[in-house]
Amino acid sequence: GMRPTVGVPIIAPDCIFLLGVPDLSWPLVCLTGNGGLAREDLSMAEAAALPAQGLGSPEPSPPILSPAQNPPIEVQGKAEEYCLEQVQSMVVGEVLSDVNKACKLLNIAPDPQEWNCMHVYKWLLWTEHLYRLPQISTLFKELSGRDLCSMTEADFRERSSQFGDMLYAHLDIWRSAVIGFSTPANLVKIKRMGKGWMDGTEPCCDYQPIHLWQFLRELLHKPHNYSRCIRWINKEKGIFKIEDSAHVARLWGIRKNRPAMNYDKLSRSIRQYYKKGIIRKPDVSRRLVYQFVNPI
DNA sequence: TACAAGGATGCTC
DNA sequence: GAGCATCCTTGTA
Repeated sequence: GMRPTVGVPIIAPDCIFLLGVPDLSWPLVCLTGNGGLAREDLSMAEAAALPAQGLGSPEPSPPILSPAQNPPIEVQGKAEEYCLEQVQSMVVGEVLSDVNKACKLLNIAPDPQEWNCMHVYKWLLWTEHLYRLPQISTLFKELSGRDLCSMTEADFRERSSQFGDMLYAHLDIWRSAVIGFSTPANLVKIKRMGKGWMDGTEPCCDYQPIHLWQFLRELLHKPHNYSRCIRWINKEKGIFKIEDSAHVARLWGIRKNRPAMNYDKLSRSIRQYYKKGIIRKPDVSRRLVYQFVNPI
């Protein structure tokens, strides 16, 4: 099949497709053989295990000029320019928003240049999970973010002939979003759009190790994305149920960079909270149901 | 078979 | 030492 075009994503009002990937919806637009634009469908969602809807916002609808209005060519040109700019802003916002979410999930910096080997490894594990790739992370061992950014597409292919180009494109779009679009003008636009990233409302990455109970709360506070795997039974009392133990464990493993994480280990950690008075079993004990001792 | 409880040990920060 | 991660035994539904 086709590969996503690398470099700054090509954006035009009539060719925007936001792709449904598990937790992210990235606009990938690629050139077809005849020079036109077509969608590259990279959707490899774990339909059952992952949220029904991605974390991304709904697909933007570019303003459309009614042909019946037939504006003068000059006006039409300006309108198209404005339209293009608007759509570009929306797409930029979408990508940045999704990068931000991934940064929070992985606890890494947005700029790959700042990643150390462990950050790169976490990003690779997450990408594996996102696109259900085989263990590509082992093929990119011991690389810092700087190393990764200095690699060409050919270098990526050399390490993985099958998925190198895809990984390169994935990284390239990420970098384009973080570096290429982070001009003062674009940041102003993104601020106007109400995106949380870089506007001071939510710190992107604090590099503080997260506690399991905090992570569980995080998931519970995003029912739109995670209610299929964990949800409140009684929010006021802090009682929650793990609906998909394997999935929650997998998410925790990704967050902590522990690929071997499973529910057996996660539940052991939860039980450590019994003594500390952070989490307990509810008065009427039920399988996979726990209670925060101090519900907020 | 999956979950629950908790002891023991090792690792990282 | 805190906070897990890992491995383990025993028990339950």
